[in-house]
Amino acid sequence: MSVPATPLEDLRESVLEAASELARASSNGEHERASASRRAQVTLEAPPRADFGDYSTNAALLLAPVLGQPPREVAQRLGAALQERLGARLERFEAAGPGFLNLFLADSWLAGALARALEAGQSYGAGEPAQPELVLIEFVSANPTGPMHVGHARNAAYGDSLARMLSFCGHQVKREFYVNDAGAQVRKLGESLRAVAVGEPVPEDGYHGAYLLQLVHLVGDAREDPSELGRAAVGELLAQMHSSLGAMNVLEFDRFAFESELYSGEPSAVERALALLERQGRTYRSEGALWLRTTEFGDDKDRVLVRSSGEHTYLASDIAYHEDKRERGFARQIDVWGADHHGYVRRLKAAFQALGGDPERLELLIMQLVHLVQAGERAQMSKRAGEFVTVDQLLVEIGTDAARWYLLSRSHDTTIDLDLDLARRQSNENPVYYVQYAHARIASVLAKAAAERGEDAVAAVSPEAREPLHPSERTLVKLLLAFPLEVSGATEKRAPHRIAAYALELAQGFSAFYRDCRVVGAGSEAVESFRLALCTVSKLAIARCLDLLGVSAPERM
RNA sequence: GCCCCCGUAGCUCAGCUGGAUAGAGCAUCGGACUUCUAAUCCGAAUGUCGCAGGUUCGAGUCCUGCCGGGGGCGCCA
Repeated sequence: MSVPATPLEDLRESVLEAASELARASSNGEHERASASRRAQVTLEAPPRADFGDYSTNAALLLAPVLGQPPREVAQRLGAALQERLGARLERFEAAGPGFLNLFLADSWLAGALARALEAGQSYGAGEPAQPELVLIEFVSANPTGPMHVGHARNAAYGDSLARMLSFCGHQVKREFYVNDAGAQVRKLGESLRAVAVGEPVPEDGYHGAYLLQLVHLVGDAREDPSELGRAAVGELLAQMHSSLGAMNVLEFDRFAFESELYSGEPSAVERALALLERQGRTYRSEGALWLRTTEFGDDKDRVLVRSSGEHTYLASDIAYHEDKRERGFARQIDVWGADHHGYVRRLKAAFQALGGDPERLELLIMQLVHLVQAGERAQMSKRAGEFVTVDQLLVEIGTDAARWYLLSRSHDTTIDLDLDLARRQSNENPVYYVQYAHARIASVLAKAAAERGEDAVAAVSPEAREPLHPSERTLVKLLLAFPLEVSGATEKRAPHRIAAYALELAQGFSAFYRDCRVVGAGSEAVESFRLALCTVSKLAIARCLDLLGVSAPERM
């Protein structure tokens, strides 16, 4: 059992102890078995209304059937047991609703909790998971056959944020960008480029975007060999992507993993993976092709690994790549894919399992698409057709911070409609600026305090218990106490958008506090100290949220 | 035909493992700058949670069916 690291975890622990005390008192032993899962279900959360107290717990609702007593009565007794443990730190409690236990905490408890958050400093909210994992997150992986469009931007922002979150939560995270440079598409790209260069019509199944012209110019049109031309173009496109990703504030990838490398060496990674599958009897030959029995692992049909032409399929490469990651010791693999790849989830999972992988350790996260809306009409972005908004365009239009916020403030499994005109018009109203503004405002207050009493004095301040706290102070303290759980919860759910939602809430909480409570020159030393501490922790938490989202946290605006 | 995602306020979307009177931003309307940043704040208005059943103390949340939108189902990548 890990040591409770935050005030809220402490409080929840007290509730659990009080609950087991009650359970033990009436237990004949059989309750203990169920207690572990029951404990996990016990919540301690901010109730929907202020008059329901600071926190409320469902513990009594869960305990009632065990004790065979009415929930409200159990809540009452649980409250009494808790009161005994917490003493004056718990001002009062109430049994309410169907059997919730509402807790009204004393200001002294809040002050103590704030002090602990302040003490944690930069590591406030950082995780120390029971089992830190070596995680590989693969994202973007845009085909190097054209510039990155807004769909890739969404993938990039999401993957990057998730990596930051996992890392902050204590995992060891590596980032990779998988480059499909081995297939026929590179040749196709080369053929398209050659056609453009010599003024011939581009092949039907080739690439048609206007970017081809620029690309021809960059990689030269002298080369006759389409494959060579294609490879040169891939290099150039990757360089462009690298720069776009940097502009999106995506942290450096640890590695660009090239599909072609999976085919180099004797034996190659692909050959080794296929041999392993064959040895295990997972494959068979039919109609001149080599098939994988993915149906044995829940797929609707078996899949081809090697075509009758002798060429390997994309799946074969992918299997080798994921096996390679496993061999490199990654306990968890996360892939961020576009919605157009969801049909591959089952087959890759099946293949992963066939090779002895634990499917639980392979997370294939599907991003829903970004639709382009023009004049009220939806248009799907297509690289082949050359219709898309590029990352670079988006950044020019609304800027990195607004773009990242826009893409990350929605759940990854909802489709985003992007209306550039609207986005441009709304970028000034983007809530990201509200959050950044709160941060800048705090910086300004702290700077003022530092000017008056010195930076060291501001840094050394500690929130002493005082009464009464202003309601806005109480609200803000509680928001800040929720921070560690918000971060770990969002990370576990792979949901950066929750960080965005929380950051906005926090900024609102701070703004209300700022409105109601004078900080510098608050009157008494105790009050000013407390409020400075509140500012420091607020600034830190907001900055952390923004950082996790890959958004800047300006000191002034 | 099968599979996946979505359907919540005028618009864009949150709503966690089922919990109390369903929320936020934007837009709209009315107010507030002598004060640590007005990129701010205060107030008002806004709902058949797509529809119909079911599960239970309790359903926006879970199950079934239907309707609507999007995506995917290849020896393409």
